Formats: sequence, structure tokens, C-alpha cells
Amino acid sequence: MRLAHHDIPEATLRRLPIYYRWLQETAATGTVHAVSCADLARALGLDPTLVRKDIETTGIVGKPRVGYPLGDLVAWIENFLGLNRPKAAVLAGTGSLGSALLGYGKFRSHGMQIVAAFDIDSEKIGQTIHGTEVQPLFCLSDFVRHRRALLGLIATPAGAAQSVADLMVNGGIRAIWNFAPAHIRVPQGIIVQNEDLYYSLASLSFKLEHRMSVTPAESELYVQNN
Amino acid sequence: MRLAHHDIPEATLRRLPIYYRWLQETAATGTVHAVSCADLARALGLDPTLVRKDIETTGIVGKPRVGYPLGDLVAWIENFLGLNRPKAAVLAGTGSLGSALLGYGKFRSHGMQIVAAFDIDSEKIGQTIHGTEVQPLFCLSDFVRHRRALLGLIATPAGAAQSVADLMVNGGIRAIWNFAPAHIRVPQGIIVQNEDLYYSLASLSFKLEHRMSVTPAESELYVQNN
DNA sequence: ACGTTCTCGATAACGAATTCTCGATAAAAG
DNA sequence: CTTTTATCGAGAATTCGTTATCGAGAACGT
Repeated sequence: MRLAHHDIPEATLRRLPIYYRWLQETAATGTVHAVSCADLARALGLDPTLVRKDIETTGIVGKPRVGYPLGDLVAWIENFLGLNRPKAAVLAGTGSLGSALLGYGKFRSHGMQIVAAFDIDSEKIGQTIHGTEVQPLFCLSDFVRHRRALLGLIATPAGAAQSVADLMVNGGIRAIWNFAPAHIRVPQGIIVQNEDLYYSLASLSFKLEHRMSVTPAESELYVQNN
Repeated sequence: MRLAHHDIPEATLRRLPIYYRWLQETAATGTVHAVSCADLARALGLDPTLVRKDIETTGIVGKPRVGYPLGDLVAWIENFLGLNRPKAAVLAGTGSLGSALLGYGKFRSHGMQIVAAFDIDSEKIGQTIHGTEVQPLFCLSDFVRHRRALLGLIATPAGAAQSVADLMVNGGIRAIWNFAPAHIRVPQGIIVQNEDLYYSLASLSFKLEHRMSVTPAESELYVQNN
């Protein structure tokens, strides 16, 4: 029984990439050819039923007493999450974080291709960082429009985040991955995912002080969303 | 009616830093002296009742028709999350991401002080990055032990993450903030928070393809946890 | 001074996510 | 060939988080 895609629980969506990574690593060893939900659950410290429900959500069907063929399952989740379909992305801000992002080679194998980088600093414009030339910020909107980029990464200082987001939206971006420690506002329908280290640090700080006993189950989860 | 600290819902803990940031920014303008939960809700696009419940959880008491004194509320949440109590942290891995982390000046004002950086690359050892000298990795355990560091940041390549985590645990670390795209296993009681960009990218990829209509309410949330 | 309005705080209803339970099926063992 | 065992898949029950509702009290307008 297949669910409509928009009915995928947020929590499940957070866990699928975790399964994916583990399955990929396991497949890489080449020694295993089928996995059960119980295997996954054991390895990741999660409830077996929870894992089964998550896998079931993706629509793949397994065999009793065997589980799922490992290769099939990896490919299935990859396709389900869209990691095998390339999406063009642009980056704004080429400071230390922005540069680091340009260096993440495996973004490409996860479906994201950073096709351009932008900065406002004339010192940086024209430089090449990890193979990508830095362009002036005022070109961003047009570039997004003509290249039909779907995804915009913001790695600017907080103060510039909102105006950069506006430029992206103006060019017709569909989703923004925001690394700036700032709150950005976008029109309805645009997806924003914040990767805000200060938010993350704050909850870590709390847990640290209160020694929140994190069970193995929780111990693998959660995604900074928008 | 005060809740025990370990009963704070994870979801609330994810939202408190968001409130905190907005309150701080609002306080900085100097024009407002009291805020209501309704104000917060309006500004952040959340349900007013939800905000009220979250604020209530922290135990502060407000006044009908007025709300909360802005300064008090900021200080209260700051104290509640522990942002005002400094915690010593060590960093492992001084590649582009590690360097970027050393440059995040505001970590200190959020209660985290990176007191040492470690790397295995002899080229990097001895260098000073943003004022912190890079030490050889084999010193990590002892340093953590003697300095009683509570928090360890891992910004190494995936392959090194587990062994570095082991070193930290060995030195008596209490929490690990893991930026490496790898799964690390630690003994019960150690807090692990993963800041895994590939996990995050995967769910973003899915949402992008399925145009998941993100309501304003969802539009502000979620934290990559461990 | 008095009523109105706004907001806190608490309780109740609702919905989503997780966990529990069971039946069906395929492999393995006897 | 039959029994046992491990696993999927579906549905029920439970827990947890969010949303709705209501009463009480403080500022404001008249």
C-alpha cells in the first residue's frame, strides 16, 4: 500500500538518509547480499518495527525470511530520495564556509551540482575556488533564471542573507539551503532549510548540561530543517 | 507547573534557539521592552499557542496583557539553554571545515570555547589558525583529560571519525558534535549530535522533487541532532 | 470607575509518530 | 514432506506533540 509522496512523515524522511548511508557502506564491503529491517535496526540502534515501517513507506517489497536484496534497496532509496537525479545549485558567499562547501566533492553524487559561486567582494570575484569561478553578486538573479537552477546555498554573513535570498527568489529558485545564522523570509512555496550551527549548538548545550540520557534510538537522528 | 528538565520535548528544544535569536535581534533595536507569545508567533510564522507552551516550559512567568519583559526573557532562555555558562571544547580536523569552525567567533558567546585544535597531518601541526595552534592528534586524549573538556568537535574525513571519537571518549569527553559524514559509535551516556550535510541534502532533495508544500509553521524548524 | 480587550496559563481535543501484536510466507531443519 | 524459524506487511494501541478552547487578570479607553 503506497502512500502519496507528500504523506511521507517528516521523521521517516530524516531517517532514510541514515539507512542509505549504512546500506551503501555495507554494500561496499561486498560480503552481504541481502539485509533485513532487523539488521538495519540492530546496526543503528533503532526499533526494528520503526525501520520496517520506514522502508515500507518507500514502496519496495521484500521477501519473508530474507529481507531485501542489498543492491536493490540502495538503488531504491537513492531513487526515492532523488539522489540520482542531478539538480543545479548556486552558492552565494565564498568565505571560509562557502569555500568549504565548494570543496565537498560528494555533493555531486548526492544529486547536487554547484554550478556557480557568487560574492560581493571585488577581491574574490574572478578567483577560482575548487574549480568554480567566483562571479559578482549582481549576476546571481539572471544566472539562476537562465540556468534554471533549483537550489540556492547561502553562506554569507548574517546581514546579507535576506537580500541574497531575495535575489535567488527573484531568479526563480525553488529551494534555499541557508547556512547563514539568520532568519530569512521567502514567499509561500519556496523551501527553506536552515543549517544553523547556533541553533544546533544551543540544543547541544542544553543536553550537555542536563546530561539528557540519549537512548540509542534517538542517537542517530534529526535534521536541521528550515 | 515546572517540568523536569529531561522532559523537555525535543521539538521545543529545537524551537527555543529560534525564539532566542529573534528576541536578541529585537532587543538590539532597543525600541521594544516587552513581547508577547503572539508577537513571537507572528514574526516566526508559528502557532501562538505552541509558542506559549514552549515559553511556559522554561518556567518563566509573564503578565497578562503585557507578555514578558524582553530583557528578562532573553536572559532567561539564555540561562535555560546554558548559553551563558562557558564549556571548553576541542576540535579534531583542521581542513577547510575545521578552519571555518575555528573562525566562528560567536561560538564563544553561545557558551562554547574551542580551546585546542588537533590534526594528524604534520604539515598542519604547529600552524596557527584563527589564533589557535594545531597540535598533533596523539595529544588529544590527554589534553581532553587534563583540560576537562566537555565537548569534542569532529571535522575530519569520514574515515577518521570513529578513531577520533574513540580518542575523545577515552579522554572523558561528554558530548561530540560530529561534522564528518560518518556514523560514529560511542558508549551509552555520551551525547552525539551529527551535523551531517549529506543527510540534510537528502531530505532537501526529496522535498524539492516533490514540491512538498512547507507551511509557515514547519518553515522554521528542525535540528540535525545526533 | 467601569467595561473592553488582550494575554497568560491550564485543560481538553486532536493528530501524528512510534510501538505492539498478529497473520502470512518463504527458507531452513528434521 | 512436515515443522520450525525468521521476516515481511498490516492493523491496533499507545505515546507524544500540536492545536483549540476557556477562565482569570492586567492595562487601556471611555
